[in-house]
Amino acid sequence: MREEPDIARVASLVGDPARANMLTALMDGGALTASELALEAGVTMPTASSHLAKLVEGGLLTLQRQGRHRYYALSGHHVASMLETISGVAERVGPKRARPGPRDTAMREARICYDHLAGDRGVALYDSLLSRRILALRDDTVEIGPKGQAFFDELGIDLGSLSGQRRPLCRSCLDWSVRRSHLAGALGAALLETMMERKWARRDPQSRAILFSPAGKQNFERLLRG
Amino acid sequence: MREEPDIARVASLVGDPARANMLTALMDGGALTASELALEAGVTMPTASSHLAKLVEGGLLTLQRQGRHRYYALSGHHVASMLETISGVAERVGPKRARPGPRDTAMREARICYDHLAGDRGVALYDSLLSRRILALRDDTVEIGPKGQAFFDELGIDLGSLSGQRRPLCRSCLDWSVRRSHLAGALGAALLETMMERKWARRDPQSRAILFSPAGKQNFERLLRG
DNA sequence: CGCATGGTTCGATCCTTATCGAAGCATTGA
DNA sequence: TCAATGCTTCGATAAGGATCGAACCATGCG
Repeated sequence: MREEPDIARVASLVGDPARANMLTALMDGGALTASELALEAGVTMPTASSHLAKLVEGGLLTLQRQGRHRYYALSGHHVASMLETISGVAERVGPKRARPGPRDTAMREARICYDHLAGDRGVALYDSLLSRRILALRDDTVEIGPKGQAFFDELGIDLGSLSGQRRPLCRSCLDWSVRRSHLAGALGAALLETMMERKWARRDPQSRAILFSPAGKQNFERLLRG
Repeated sequence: MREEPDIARVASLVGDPARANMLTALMDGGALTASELALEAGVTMPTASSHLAKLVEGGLLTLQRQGRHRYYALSGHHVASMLETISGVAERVGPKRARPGPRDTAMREARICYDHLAGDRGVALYDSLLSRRILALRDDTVEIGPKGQAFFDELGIDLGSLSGQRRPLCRSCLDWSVRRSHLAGALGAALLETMMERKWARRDPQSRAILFSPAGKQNFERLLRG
């Protein structure tokens, strides 16, 4: 009948509250065990197990056995991207919250998306790198621009080893607030990692927010200006 | 409890096959009546009516009464974008189709997304405009670049009147094949309109595909090269 | 081996929701 | 005013699927 991709199948997988909670919990790109996810979703283990089986069967999650633990993770960037986009719509059409809580604000400012920086800072970084020709849009993808090699050398990020990986070096990822993008891919991950190593920022253990220290903010701003 | 947007609510709206069919039918940005959508979804009118009420209530569709007809349309670009992204995931994780039919190929090459050009040609156009500095990424959004005014003047597109509209002039929209973007917004719509007016291409009445004529293809390629 | 822990499978229950026929409301046209 | 069209509401039915307790498998540890 229809030749088009079966979007209802995917959407209905995300459409159950328990599963949506699980997926959201995995948005930071990490892997969690079945019991952790059960807790996260607020259901008992049999229920969680059933949901997880469906998510794996549906291709949204991958499963890795380790001893008697089973670790579940998002099956890729595309899933994280999709969840972000759905979040964006839910934000707009959802009930306007009276006032966004402090954690909400922090998430908007900077958060981890799979394995790279998202939120206002992520977008600002991406735009800055593009406008300074450190990155460049070419053909289909984001690429290293003319000023890129020098920039990343100075940061101590080795482009050679990164581009050897199987995953794409650069990718853009749509943000919550739909019309902005931020940098994903191996390079996006490496940038975030560098910032964390230098203690510019740390993760909020309670959420996906990335909390910048005052000094970290200054360093980050300097990075943006070049 | 959770501060995050309620993605399950939105996803479950899309997760019903009948509703998904309706939404897909509206992906071309047009408006359809309740009975047309019922037909499209393959359900009777009472069922369709119930679904449509939910979609409006959920903020995914808007309703416009005209006489004894009720026209439903996507409530905005963000909804179209979301559907494209979900399609992208469904494509990847879905059952590998034996061989894509001819219409499927046409859709991939060029199709209408809400009101602008998507697919390979849409992506190619977007990239070309960016690399030739006709468009530029700056701060948060896509903007007119240094070479833009002249380019659009020559095409007979009046940027002044377009930017007067309430909707953003430029936007990027994530494509099916997730890592590419194409141009949306008022300008994206105007570009597609221009090409249709000049008979470079026409819509396939059976699908969302855009069919280029041989001459249209050449003109389009010339447009890309500058 | 025996026991604890992590996880799945099974079966029963229950709730949600998609569905449609029939009746009702609204708008148009005669 | 009456009839026709477009759509919604109501009520009943049915089906899907989310949930959990109990029993069952597997791995690791003493």
